[in-house]
Amino acid sequence: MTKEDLQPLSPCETEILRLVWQLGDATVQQICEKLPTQRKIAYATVQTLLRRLEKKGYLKHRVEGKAHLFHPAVARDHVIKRSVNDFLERLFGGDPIPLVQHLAEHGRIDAEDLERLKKLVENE
Amino acid sequence: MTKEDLQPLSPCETEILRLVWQLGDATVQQICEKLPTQRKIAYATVQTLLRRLEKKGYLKHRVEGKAHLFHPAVARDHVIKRSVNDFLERLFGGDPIPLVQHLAEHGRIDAEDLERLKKLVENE
DNA sequence: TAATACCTTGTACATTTGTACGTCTTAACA
DNA sequence: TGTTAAGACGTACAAATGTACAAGGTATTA
Repeated sequence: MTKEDLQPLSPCETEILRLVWQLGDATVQQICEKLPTQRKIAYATVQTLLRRLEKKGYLKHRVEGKAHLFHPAVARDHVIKRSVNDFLERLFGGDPIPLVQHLAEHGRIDAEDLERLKKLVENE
Repeated sequence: MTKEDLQPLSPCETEILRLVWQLGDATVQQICEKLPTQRKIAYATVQTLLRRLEKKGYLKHRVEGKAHLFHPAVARDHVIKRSVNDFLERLFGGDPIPLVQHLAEHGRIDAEDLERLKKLVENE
């Protein structure tokens, strides 16, 4: 069972997984609270999503009191890599430049950000 | 029926739509040929996807000889914007910087690319 | 004009996805 | 120790998704 066997992530699952990364260790409660205000989904729904994430191998949990504490079971970076590659492939045929260009043209990142990132790449 | 009414795009649909953008005007045949070699799906499947894209409002078609010629019905940039935003939201909570950083760290874009993009942003 | 090859149309179908309700369980409190 | 409240678990279910076959139409060729 290598990492390559990981089943695909659905958009909603991705969203929840991100919150677990953010919290490090999370109860269903905490995830619910972390959800963006516009994006309210029922407790039971979050629970289902967490269960599915665990079944797919992205999470594990341990019992703490009467609640479950979920935590990542695969490296965040690995998951991000796969998701980004997949996204890039489908929308841009795999070329990342147009994506970054889009972000730049739409003011999502500015010259300063790019400069900072450039420095970051150069020092490696 | 404004642009905002556009139904969501599934990953597979996105992939096909990208090829239509690339071809400008495409028959089912042409799309099939354009598909990456690893990604072979049946003619009929591509056809279904194109039909769904048209139903969702992303494409229109006209008849040319006995084949259908599909072409975009909404601005590519508009679709990209929505897709990128959605992706960014789910995987990075909306912040584009970590995405670009990831691309840089994994060698998908280099210092030169960033420099070029920076110049591009500055001249606006 | 009859056969052929290429296309569309209708339809299908197993899975996955998004969403959530009851019910059972158990820790904690009165 | 009986009651309550918080949480898990099983289950459900409509809609979307990925995939594609079979039948029917038509331009082109022989």
